[in-house]
Amino acid sequence: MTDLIPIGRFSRMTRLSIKALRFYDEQGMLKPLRVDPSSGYRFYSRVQANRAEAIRILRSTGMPIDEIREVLAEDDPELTGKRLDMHRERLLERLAEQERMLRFLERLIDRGEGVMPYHVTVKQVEPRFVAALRLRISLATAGADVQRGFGTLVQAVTAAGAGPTCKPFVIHHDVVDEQTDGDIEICIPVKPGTAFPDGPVRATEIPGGQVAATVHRGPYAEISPAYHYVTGWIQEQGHQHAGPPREIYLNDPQSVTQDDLLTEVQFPIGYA
Amino acid sequence: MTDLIPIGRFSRMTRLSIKALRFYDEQGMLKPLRVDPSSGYRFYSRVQANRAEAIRILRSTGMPIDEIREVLAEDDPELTGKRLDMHRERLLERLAEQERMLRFLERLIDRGEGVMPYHVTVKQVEPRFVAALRLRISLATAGADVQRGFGTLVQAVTAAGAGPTCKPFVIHHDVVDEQTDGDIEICIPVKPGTAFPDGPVRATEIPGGQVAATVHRGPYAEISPAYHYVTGWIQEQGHQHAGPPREIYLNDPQSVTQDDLLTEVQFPIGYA
DNA sequence: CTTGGAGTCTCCCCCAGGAGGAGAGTCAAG
DNA sequence: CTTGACTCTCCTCCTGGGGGAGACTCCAAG
Repeated sequence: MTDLIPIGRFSRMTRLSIKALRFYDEQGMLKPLRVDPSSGYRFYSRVQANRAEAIRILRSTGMPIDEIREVLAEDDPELTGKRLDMHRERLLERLAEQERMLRFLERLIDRGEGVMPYHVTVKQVEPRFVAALRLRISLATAGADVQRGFGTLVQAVTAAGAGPTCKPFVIHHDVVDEQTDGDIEICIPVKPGTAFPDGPVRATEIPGGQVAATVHRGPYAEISPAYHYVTGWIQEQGHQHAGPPREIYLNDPQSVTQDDLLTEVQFPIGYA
Repeated sequence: MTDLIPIGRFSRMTRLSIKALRFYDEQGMLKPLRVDPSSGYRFYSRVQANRAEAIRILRSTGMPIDEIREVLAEDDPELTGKRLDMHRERLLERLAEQERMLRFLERLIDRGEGVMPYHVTVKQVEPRFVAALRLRISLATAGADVQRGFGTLVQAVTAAGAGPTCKPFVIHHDVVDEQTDGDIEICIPVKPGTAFPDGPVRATEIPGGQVAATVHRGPYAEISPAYHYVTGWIQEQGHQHAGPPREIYLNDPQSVTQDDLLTEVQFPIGYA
């Protein structure tokens, strides 16, 4: 009854490949009960099948070898539970991420216009009198920074009773492509002549003119293709850049889902 | 305005690493617009940023390089859509698979008894008079085979008006671990003395005796740990096997979800 | 006792999809 | 001219094994 199972049978029992079993032996996470010193044959015990099964399950969820070893080495079931929970969180995150990408793919498919479905138009925009707030942001914290900026602005505008007269927008004074800090200006159109004496908010007029524009639909994080598309288009058409690009927020992140966010990207291409 | 972007800037624009860009060049899926013949410097065009972005998105969903190349080479947007759809299907499948494993992990966590939460008890079982159907199955088709077998049996039992008197079960005459074909016997307990003159179904008595038993909760596909656990336990306790193991189906796959399926695994360990 | 077939051993190379670094060449500004 | 930032090619390394070569080893049948 000395239960010594050679690797092939153990492989069939546990549905782990022989290669994998040898690998796990080498990695020290599933050592055979006995290794014949002369022949080198590995012999497993039935009791080890459970551990092997656990390894198989954990591997199938993508947990790295090192981590599995640690999880299985853990004596305290509570800690084990914690580790598994953490892994579960990670899995759920990855799942959500993939879901988002899936939806992006779906949008691409729906439009049926190939892989980068943008359409550039040239139009004339009016000058706008705005309440503006200029700040430096890094790409990493851009979202939060802009949101805070808009908070400050909205407060100032509301206090002045100048109510937004049009969609808010942002001017990118630095190249957006860089991952270094960038200089941006957040703007909310207000009644001409409004003044903001104290605080960082100032009133100014943004010139109008001709712009090349396109609309991006979807999460803000995925907007860069729109930029590339427009700049590429300008190049191809032989137009000249005539000022920093602007981003107009056509709907409210509070009231629509990320997937339905509409953002217009405008590049000035010469003033009338 | 000859728009030649060196690799570093292009890398920042597209959020693809320089290494990745060189790799994609080598793989022929994103060739720079121009390569300086003397210095070997790669120069990209703004227009290529879109393609790069598409590659980034597709890669982030785990699509292999070769496939991305094919998708992007496709002229027909309909075919592109089909390909993306197929990929979407695959993603969803993997997602579902991971979900299942997650639920399995959750069950393990819930019980809080470490990684393989089985509990073995020794008990006495009664002899049973059954309608039995013996067949050979391969592991791959086991589920469907057993289901069909139960269909046949239920029909015969109902026709004989012998009504099931107890939970149905299956006896595994061959080692279940093997991936080769196995000999199993499907049993439905019936009133003693019932006869099934024609057809493959025969009446027989299954002896009772002492068994080591445990209950597996969850999808049938994940039952093997239960087997390993019991056989390991028998070994450790120094008991002797005394007949082929049985699997008793404690609830109905039709009426509960996979996750709540209860299956008792019994190993005879010596007759009283 | 031999023989044959199945099982197992170690060793080596291979995969994707890059990351990291060495050592050398290049480019633009001061 | 120098300096620092870029870029080049070429090399090794990573994960989690898969495939195969060539050599033992084990078990059962003749």
